[in-house]
Amino acid sequence: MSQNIRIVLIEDDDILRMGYESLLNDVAGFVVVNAYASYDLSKKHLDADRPDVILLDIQMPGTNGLQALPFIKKALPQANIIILTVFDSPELVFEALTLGAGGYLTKNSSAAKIIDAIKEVSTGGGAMSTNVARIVMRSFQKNLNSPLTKRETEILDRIANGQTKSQIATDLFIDQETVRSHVKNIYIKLDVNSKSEAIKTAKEKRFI
Amino acid sequence: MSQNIRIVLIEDDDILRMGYESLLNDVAGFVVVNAYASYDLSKKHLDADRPDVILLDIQMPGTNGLQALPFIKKALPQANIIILTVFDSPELVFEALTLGAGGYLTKNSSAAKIIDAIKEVSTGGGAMSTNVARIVMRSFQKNLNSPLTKRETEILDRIANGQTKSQIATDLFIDQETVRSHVKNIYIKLDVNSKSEAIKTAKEKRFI
DNA sequence: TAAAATATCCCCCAAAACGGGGGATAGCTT
DNA sequence: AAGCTATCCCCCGTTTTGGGGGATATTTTA
Repeated sequence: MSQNIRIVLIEDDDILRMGYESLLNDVAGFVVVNAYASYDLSKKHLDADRPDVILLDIQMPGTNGLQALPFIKKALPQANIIILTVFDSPELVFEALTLGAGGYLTKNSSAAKIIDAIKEVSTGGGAMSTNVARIVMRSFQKNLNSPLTKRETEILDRIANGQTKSQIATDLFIDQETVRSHVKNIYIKLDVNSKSEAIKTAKEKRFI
Repeated sequence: MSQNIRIVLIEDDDILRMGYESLLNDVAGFVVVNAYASYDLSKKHLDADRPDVILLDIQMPGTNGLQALPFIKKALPQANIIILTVFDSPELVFEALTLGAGGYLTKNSSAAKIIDAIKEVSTGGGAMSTNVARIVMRSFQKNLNSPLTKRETEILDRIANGQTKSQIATDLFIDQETVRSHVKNIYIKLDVNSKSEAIKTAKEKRFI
């Protein structure tokens, strides 16, 4: 048979921590190797714990979960970290994901969802609760009513990627003056008069 | 009692389409109002169908699912569209999400997951299968071993957002020459010698 | 079909930004 | 003690920018 999935819990609420521990220890194939009330309390032991999956709360005394994430990643690069928190603000979600969390669950998640998520992340998958998925998906969604044409969007996108007008002209096989002409129209449509304002406005309104 | 969730299927495979139809019609609170073998066949009827949720295949004769997405969004702005496909390449996933899909499921999803997903999106949530979640989460993850310092990352990020060195200097309350100095170091570390190369390299390596 | 929008190209100009080179200094970490 | 970091200073020539004024052909839309 395959090895047990080794789990570490880092959660400051005593009741919740014990609840998760007993819940997960009862799952076949799972073993909770340790449970800590804070990252600061856990850090000397994590190495010996050899966890496959870490359930990490954000709100904790001392180093909080998001601050701890990079340190855990560095100490245990192969471990998968699932954020388990009451917070689901876009800022926290994006920060956790950029820091390499393998999952983001809110604490209203059912026991079955948490168990599923642990199985998922330990096989390299991703896991998020539906409210988090909604936040993430919205962040991708472009404005389908952009006033910019295809060509203008293409050019503004390249400007946002640091290309100069002459580089864009070369890449698109058109004259620099053509690019300039498009840029003028972009500025008029976005009601701006500089590169940085155009990028800022376009990103805010999700035109690019 | 609340209204039924009105579902439309657009799926070219006859067996699958009928399978989904009978599966979903058996769910309490769901009603499959129509099922089409292609978007082209559906478009005249969608308005009358008044669907709350549309399950949309990508691979179809005529207009494919991703091409159809903007048209459906325009015709039925309140409808939630779930992409249901065999494909899970990052390109297709991101395109679907930028076009406003409310869910992205791969066809290996279980019946229960599909039913869950429909319930989720119709209450404004997001739904994705775990392989899709993995792709999405990876796209957020930053490189934690960036050679750039905090200050350098901050400055490069602002450059990537179209700010000039003097604007950056003003915003950060430092001298333009200090910004220039940081930029020089960024260029050396990234082995580039222009703004656009720096942005390109840094984005590729996920330093910003 | 007629009008509007789009994509393409041309000119002038001054101000700003860029990138390469050469430094210095203070503070913090190793 | 050495190295890195963040801060600031000067030189220089080249490129880019944005504002102004156009034109023309194709495509889309009304």
